[in-house]
Amino acid sequence: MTYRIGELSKEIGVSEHTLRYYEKEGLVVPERGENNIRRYTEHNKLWVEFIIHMKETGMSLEDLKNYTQLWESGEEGTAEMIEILTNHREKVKKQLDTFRKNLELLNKKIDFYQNSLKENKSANLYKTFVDKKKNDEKL
Amino acid sequence: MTYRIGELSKEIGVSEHTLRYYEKEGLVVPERGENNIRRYTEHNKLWVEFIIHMKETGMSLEDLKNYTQLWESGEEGTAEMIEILTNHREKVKKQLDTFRKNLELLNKKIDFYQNSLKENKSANLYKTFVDKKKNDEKL
DNA sequence: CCTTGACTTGGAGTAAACTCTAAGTAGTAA
DNA sequence: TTACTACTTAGAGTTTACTCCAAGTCAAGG
Repeated sequence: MTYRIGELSKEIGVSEHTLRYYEKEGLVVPERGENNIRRYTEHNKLWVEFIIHMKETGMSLEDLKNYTQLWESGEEGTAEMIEILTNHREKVKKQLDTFRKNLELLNKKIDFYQNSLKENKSANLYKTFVDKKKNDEKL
Repeated sequence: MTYRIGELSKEIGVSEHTLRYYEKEGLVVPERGENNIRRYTEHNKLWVEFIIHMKETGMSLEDLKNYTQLWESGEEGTAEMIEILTNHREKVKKQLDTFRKNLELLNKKIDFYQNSLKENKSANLYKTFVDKKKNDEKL
């Protein structure tokens, strides 16, 4: 079973424009059927999905282009594929850490501002700009 | 104590170009001293660092510009600041999830290819392109 | 005095990843 | 038949976030 560009686009939530762009870049090149119409196979679909997952964690299309070529080369590219993947894994691990830390920071900031709102309402105090500034900087 | 642009740049690892760009965008506007030279205060420094942290988790400069303006408005902007922060927190949580999932995927892929390399070496088998394709698609 | 180095400006240029346009063809539904 | 929709192409345009350039000012060290 194959997909037309419009079908695949809807199935996976990637615009037709983008799919054509990926084809131009050599990332996912579907076969062509009658009337020169693109026919995406199940494998093509899985490959696009893989690309999306890698992009979600910040892999560049450049790297993905590279990786795709290695994949297409068969056995010989395997070692280099592993290298790309492990390099990326390290990047993902670091980013996970960054995200965790920044989630903490966000929690603190949000707490701080929610409290400063509450205090202002209940005590009807005017919390000056300067105070706010000072407290905010501690976060 | 204040910093010149070059000093701040070195301290926080952001290029002078970028600092000037942030100023142009109204994100961090330092005072000027003698000879019209930028003087970044401790607060300016903290603000740039905050910007960097938010950018690390994908907040756009547009949102940060907005946020900065609200901060400068004093009390009145607080509710909207909280909104920006909580919206972003949700995004960060989702991204954390995405990253975790994709780390799992990477682990599987790497395992798969490392095993296929090992098998080929020890058994001296030719693992065909087609086989590889099939197994890879399962991931 | 001269060079070096840090600073200033406005504005142009760049990279990545789309995103869209124009002009056209081909198949289907009423 | 006519309208509608999906598809085709090459190539231009857009967005974000820088990044750099040219031309100039200014203070300190040798």
